[in-house]
Amino acid sequence: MALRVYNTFTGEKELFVPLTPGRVGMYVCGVTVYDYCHIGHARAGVVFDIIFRYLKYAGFDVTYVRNYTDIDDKIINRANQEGTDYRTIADRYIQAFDEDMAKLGLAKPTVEPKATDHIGGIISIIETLIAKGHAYASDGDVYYAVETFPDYLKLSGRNLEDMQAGARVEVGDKKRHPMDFALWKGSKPGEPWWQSPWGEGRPGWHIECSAMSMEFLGKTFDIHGGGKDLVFPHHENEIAQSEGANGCQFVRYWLHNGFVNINAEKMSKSLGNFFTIREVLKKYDPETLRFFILSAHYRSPIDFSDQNLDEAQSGLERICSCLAALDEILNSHPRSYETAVSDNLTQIGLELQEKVNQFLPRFAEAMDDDFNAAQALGILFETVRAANRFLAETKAITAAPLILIANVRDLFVEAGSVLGLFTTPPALWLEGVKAARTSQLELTPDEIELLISERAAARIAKNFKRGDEIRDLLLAKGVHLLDSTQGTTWDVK
RNA sequence: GGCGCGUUAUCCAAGAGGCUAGGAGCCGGUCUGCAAAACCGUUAACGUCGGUUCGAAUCCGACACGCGCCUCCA
Repeated sequence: MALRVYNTFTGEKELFVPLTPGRVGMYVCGVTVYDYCHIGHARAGVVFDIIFRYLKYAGFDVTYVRNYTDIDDKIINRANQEGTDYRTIADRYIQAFDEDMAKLGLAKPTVEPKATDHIGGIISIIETLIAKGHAYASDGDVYYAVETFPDYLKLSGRNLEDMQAGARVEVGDKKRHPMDFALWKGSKPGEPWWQSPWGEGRPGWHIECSAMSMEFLGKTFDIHGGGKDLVFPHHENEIAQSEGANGCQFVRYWLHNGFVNINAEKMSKSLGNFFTIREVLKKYDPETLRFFILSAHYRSPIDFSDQNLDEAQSGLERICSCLAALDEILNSHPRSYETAVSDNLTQIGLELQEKVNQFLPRFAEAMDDDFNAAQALGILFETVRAANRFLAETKAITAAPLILIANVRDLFVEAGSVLGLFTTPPALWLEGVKAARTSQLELTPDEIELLISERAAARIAKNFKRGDEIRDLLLAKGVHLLDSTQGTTWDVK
């Protein structure tokens, strides 16, 4: 059992060996806080959340740093549009980010630094880069001279000539080379600024991540993550800055998550085809969104659609229904301390026992293989099926079945703690989902109950025609009646 | 133009030389006054053409189609 991760830098899955045995330093690019987060941010958040959780589960002492970039052109533009200052905008969207990520059940990183709290560190790196000849001041700005860093573009596997062949590079007259990028930008009147050796200004994009990662994780650390779109230019530039300044390897393993697509096309602000997390959560439960994200491998593109979200919801309901059934039994039977003997189990019981025995090894095997959560979910479903079969045939709950059921339940708690699922009791979660659907109906629960009573009376009188009429009427309004020996309940579809 | 990725059954989606992935659906069954729901069972696949191999979804090559990055992006 050994963790293997896909490293963008080498393009291969590699055995994960941390710099310091037992400890992991991980830095993930957070957000530039100028607007509400979309589901692409949700995916990146959830993906690195389970990576963080699994590393801890695997026994590592993890220092997880996820930053807020709270000074940037886009923030300033937004502030100008609204006639307010950059701080107001940044603080508003930091809070919104925190709320959204909390709803999605993300564990808090060890540190969540802000760029503006690290201006000193930023200036210090820039000074080092200038001293080493990697950067130059130019009319109030400071630029990184990409030609002085031979390894430039080694992460994205390109070269400077090809990049320029694209001919879309802006040639600033302050730059020596068109691909040079800003480390420090002199401030225009009315813009926020900090004092620096090059005059009043603010950091460029990229340098804040070099500064904050070094501050909390050192010059070399284990994992750096982010969305695929950050490979170039952001991460490429971070490497140039950090390795140029420190003269040593920056990051050992580069991890990048795939995009969220809409109709097989990348969702992005510039295309305008994006959904904010807030919009999506009005329609879908946050755990459903998380489950959907986990249903595909983190590096693959994932297609966001109502159909796919509905399927995720169905799948999650299937698991939660099973867990709720297990809970019901466990709640009504005190846990026995008798030792269960497997002889007491039927064939189906033994099969479930086998699933239970295999569960954690298979789960770890899936997650060890580059955090394959989709495969891990498959194991959960197999266990659900075995458990349902067992519940269907088990009439008398004696010690052996009870212990087996308790074992199954415990495994879902354990796997759930890594995947960030099942944090609310399943029965409650199912109720919540039903309540959310009910609120979309034109009928109130009382009206539904009234019709159900009328139907019950009709059915007792063997007036099935009237009974079926009521059933059809409710169905037309989206209410499914569920008859059982205990009476009639209902659900919303 | 440069670089990279993908194509798995009706749909979503793992797998990466020989071992039932999984989910949704279809169909069959249990249950039911009949249904529905739930549960159980079952079905089916590896883009095309070559090559390597005893054996290829899996490795290699070509082709087709789709997508991404090369400008702010998770």
